[in-house]
Amino acid sequence: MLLGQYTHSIDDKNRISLPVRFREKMGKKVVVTPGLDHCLFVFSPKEWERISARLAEVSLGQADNRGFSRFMFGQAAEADIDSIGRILVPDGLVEWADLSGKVAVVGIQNRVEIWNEKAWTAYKNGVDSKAGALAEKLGQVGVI
Amino acid sequence: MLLGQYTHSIDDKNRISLPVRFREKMGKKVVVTPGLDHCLFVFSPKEWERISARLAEVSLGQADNRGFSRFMFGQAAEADIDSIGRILVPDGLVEWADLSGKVAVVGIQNRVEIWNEKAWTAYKNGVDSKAGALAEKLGQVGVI
DNA sequence: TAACCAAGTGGGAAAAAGTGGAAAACGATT
DNA sequence: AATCGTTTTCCACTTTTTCCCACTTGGTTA
Repeated sequence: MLLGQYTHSIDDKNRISLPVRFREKMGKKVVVTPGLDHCLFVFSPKEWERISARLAEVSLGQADNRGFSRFMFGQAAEADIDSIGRILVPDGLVEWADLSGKVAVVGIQNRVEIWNEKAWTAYKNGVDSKAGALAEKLGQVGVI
Repeated sequence: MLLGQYTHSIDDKNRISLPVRFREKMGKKVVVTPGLDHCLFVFSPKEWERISARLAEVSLGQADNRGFSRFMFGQAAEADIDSIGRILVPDGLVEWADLSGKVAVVGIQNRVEIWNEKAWTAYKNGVDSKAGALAEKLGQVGVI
């Protein structure tokens, strides 16, 4: 289970260091793809296998699903984790997610997300401002 | 079952000591998440397992579910309890819950809550003034 | 009332993690 | 075949985090 948010920096070689907590669960290499809401998804090879299999399934039918999986597969990149825990993100994805300077590296269950830091802050504030929604969800899942 | 309220302090390294009574029931590590009304939830590993399993059921497809997962998992943190019973709270959560100086540490059933002390006092007073309505509610559900 | 004990608070030193830069390897182009 | 440019690996510095120890406070008991 991946959790927590970290602020790291992307350098001018497009390197981002993964938090140590995440490295342990990721293994030696990862798959980076465009994600939802203009962040990047980072999967362990094992998770990627699972996800891509499911995407392949649904994409056969509907045209919009097909579009989405082309989008994901097309831009997906394998990235080695270097000896001190950094990954190299392809130019295209860096631009797409508008990464530069500070980035947010966020663990969410089975995936890591990489955000432009300001976009991540804005996104969280957006969720937070929907006051009742959080309570309702927590109620639904039996936390409270 | 966790109960009682304690006033502790958060130091400038974001450390809060858990009351001894709570430590025994928590084990060696805990999970801290954003809670309701801008307090923090603290769960034992066992409780967290139960809760995260339920949280994981919500789908990635819908935008509001996605927001919810990101909010909860993205800001959650595993925290070890140090040799003298303190936990370290991540910056993001400290800010979100507006913690500094005195904080209220409150046991509520299956979880511990951490509040800005003033917010906790205000919250209690608010509930207190609605005591009549509360009694009625409790009556409805057959508690009293 | 004093002394002791348990619990909480604070600070300092050592270790780990993150960042940036330099050097080496590889490939392409002329 | 050599040089230039790009990519990758490695190293060193800085900052942050973690761990440990000592002090303070409050409460209980003799």
